[in-house]
Amino acid sequence: MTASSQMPGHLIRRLHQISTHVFTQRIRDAGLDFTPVQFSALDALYHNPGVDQAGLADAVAKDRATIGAVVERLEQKGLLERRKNAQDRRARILTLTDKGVATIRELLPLVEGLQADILPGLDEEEYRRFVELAAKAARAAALPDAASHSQESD
Amino acid sequence: MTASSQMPGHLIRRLHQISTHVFTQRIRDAGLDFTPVQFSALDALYHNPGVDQAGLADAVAKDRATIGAVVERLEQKGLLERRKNAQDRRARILTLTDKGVATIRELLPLVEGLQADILPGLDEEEYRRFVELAAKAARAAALPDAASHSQESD
DNA sequence: GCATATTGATATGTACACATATCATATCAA
DNA sequence: TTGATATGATATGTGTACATATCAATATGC
Repeated sequence: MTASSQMPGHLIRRLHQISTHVFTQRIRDAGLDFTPVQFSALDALYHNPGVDQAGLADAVAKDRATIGAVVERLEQKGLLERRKNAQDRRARILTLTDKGVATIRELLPLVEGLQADILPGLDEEEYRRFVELAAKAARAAALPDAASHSQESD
Repeated sequence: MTASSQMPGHLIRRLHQISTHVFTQRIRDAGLDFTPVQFSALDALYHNPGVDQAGLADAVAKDRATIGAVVERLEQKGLLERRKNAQDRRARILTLTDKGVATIRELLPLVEGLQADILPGLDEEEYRRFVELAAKAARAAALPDAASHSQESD
C-alpha cells in the first residue's frame, strides 16, 4: 500500500468511480439509460422549472459547456424543452416535458434506493457521519468560481 | 436544497470535482502540468517498476483502455519507457525514465501538501475520520471486476 | 449614446472513464 | 496438437469535465 493511495484525493476519486458504477448498473438494471449528471440535471429542473442553462450549471455545480452538452442529449431524448427567454434573448429557458417529469419521478426512488450501496462497508452511524463530513467539506470548499456569484443556496 | 444534493452520490461527485480542481491548480502554480491520474500512474510505477499496463491499471483502479491513453501521454513526455516483455509478447513492461523518477520525486511533496485543502472545512479530527470512513468504504466496495483478480494488495 | 465589461451560449481541444469489439498471444483441455 | 478460453493491448464510440475562444446580447460607466 502506497501512501498516496490513502490520501483524500485518491480515496475520493475511488469513491466517485464506485458511485458512478453503482448508479449506472442499477439504472441499467431497471431498464433505463441515464448517467448521474443527467439525473442531477433532471432533478434540478424538476425543482427549478424555467431556469436557463447557466442557472442549471450552477445548480448542479458544473460549467456551462458541460451542461450544454448534457442538456442537448436530454433534449434529444425528449425530456426537456429549450425556449428562448423574451427578457434575455441570449438565454434559453429549460422546462421538463411530461415525459421528463415522468422520468424523474421514476428515477428518484431508484436513485434514493441505491445510495446506501455506494458506501457498502459503513454501518448506519458511519454512513451518517460520512455524509455529514462530506457535506461540510463540500460546503466549505465551494469553488471560487461558483462562490463568486452564488452563496450556495442549496 | 434538494434531497438529492445531500445524497452520497452527489456529495462524492462534488468532492471529486473539488479535489481535481485543487490538484490541477496547485500543480500548475508550481509550474507543472499533470493530472491526478497521471500522478497516480507515476506513483504506482515508482513503487512497482516493471509492471505491464494491465498491472498498472489494476494499481490505480482504472481500466486498460484509460491507462493505455495515460501511459501514451506520459511516454510522449519522456517520463516512462515501454518495452516488450520477452516472456509475454502481448505485454508492455513499463519503467520510469530518470526524468520520470525526478518528476515523481518533485510531485510527491506537492501532492501531499495539497491534500488538506481538498477538505478545507474539516478540523483535524474530522479530517482523520473522513479519511478513515472513505478508506473503509472504498475497501468494502472494491469493484467486482477488480476484486475478482486482486486482493487490494496496496 | 457609446465604449466597455459582463454574461449566456456555443465551439474547440484535451483528458479522463468505461463499454465493446478486435487482434495477437498465451494457456488450458481434450 | 488443436480447439476453446483467457488475457494484454489497441481501436472506437459515448459521455462527462473543464479551459479557452468566440459570438450575441445585456448591463454598466462615462
